[in-house]
Amino acid sequence: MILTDEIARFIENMLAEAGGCIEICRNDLAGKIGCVPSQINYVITSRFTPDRGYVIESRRGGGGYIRIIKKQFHKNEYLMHFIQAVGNEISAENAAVFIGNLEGHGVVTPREAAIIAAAASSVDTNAKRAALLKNIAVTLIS
Amino acid sequence: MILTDEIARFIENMLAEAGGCIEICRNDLAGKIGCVPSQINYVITSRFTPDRGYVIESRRGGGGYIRIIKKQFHKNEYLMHFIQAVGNEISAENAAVFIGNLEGHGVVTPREAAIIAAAASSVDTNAKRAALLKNIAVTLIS
DNA sequence: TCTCGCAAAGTCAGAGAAGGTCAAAAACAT
DNA sequence: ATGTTTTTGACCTTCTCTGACTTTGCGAGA
Repeated sequence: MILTDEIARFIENMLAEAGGCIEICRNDLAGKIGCVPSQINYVITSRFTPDRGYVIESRRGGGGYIRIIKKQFHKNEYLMHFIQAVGNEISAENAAVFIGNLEGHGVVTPREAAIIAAAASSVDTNAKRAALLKNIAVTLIS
Repeated sequence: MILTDEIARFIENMLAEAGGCIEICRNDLAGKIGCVPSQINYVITSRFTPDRGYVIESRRGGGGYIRIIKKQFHKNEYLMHFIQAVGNEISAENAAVFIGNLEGHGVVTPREAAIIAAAASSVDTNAKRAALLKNIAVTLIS
C-alpha cells in the first residue's frame, strides 16, 4: 500500500466516523503516519478535490488547522432543480437530455443513467414519464 | 510456445486463482517472465480486450499498477433468468423481491436497486411494470 | 498598541518510480 | 511476395515523495 493511499484512507475513515467534516493538524497527522508534512498537502490536492465533492479550509499560524468537508449539497440541489424542471410532463426526447445532464453533473453514473433512460422509455405518456423521473430523483437525494 | 501466449496464459492463471480480478506491477511481471515491460502492454492490448470481456485500469507513478478484470458473465446469465422470471406481469410486491435479488447477486449496486425500485413503483399496471423491468435488465447486459 | 518571534500551513521544484506510446525490425503466415 | 503479428527499445507522461523556502497568524513583551 502506497503512502498516499494510506493517508487518503486514513482521512476517509476519519471523515466517515465524524460524519463528513474533520479538522486536522497537518504536522500531527504527518507525525502519526510518519511522513513529511507537505505530503498531507499533496494527498489533499490530489485526492480531496472540489470536483470529487470536498471542500478544504485552513488556517496557518499557532493553532492552525486543515478542515476537510465532504460536500453533498450541490448534488441534492441539482436533483431539486431536476425535479422542478421535469414538471408534470416530459417528452422522451427531453427526458434523454435531462438524464444526460444528470450524468454530466456527476449525480448519477453512466450505468445508472442507462438504467434511468431505459425506465423512462418504458412508459407511454409524458405525464407518467415525468412522475417516474421524479420518483427516481427523490430516491437519489442523500 | 510464443512469448505473448506464455504471458497471456500466466495472466489467465492469475485471474483464475484470484477469482477474476488482479493487480499487477508491469515491471515486476516483465522481470518474472523475462521480457521487456512494454511487451506486457502488447499482450494486454492484443489479448485482454473489452470485446473479449476484460476491463483494464491502471495508474502510473510510484506504486503504479495495471488492474485486469474479467467481466462476470454469470451476471448476464442472472439477468436472462430475471427477464424470464418477470414474465408479462409482475406485482409491485414481487418486483420489490426481484429487485432485492438482483442486488443480492451483485448484479446491481444498492443505489441502482433503489433507482429501479423507484421506477417500478411509478407505473400503474403489472404489465407495464414487467415491461419496464425487462427494459432495464436488457440495458444491464454487458 | 506595536513589534518580534515562534508555530503553524503553503508552495514549488527536483528526483525518482512507475506505466504508456510508437516506430522499426524480426518473425511468421498465406 | 505480401501482409500480419511479435518483439524490442527509446522516449513520453503521469504520479509520488521530499525538503528547502515562503507566508500567515497568534501571543508575549516592550
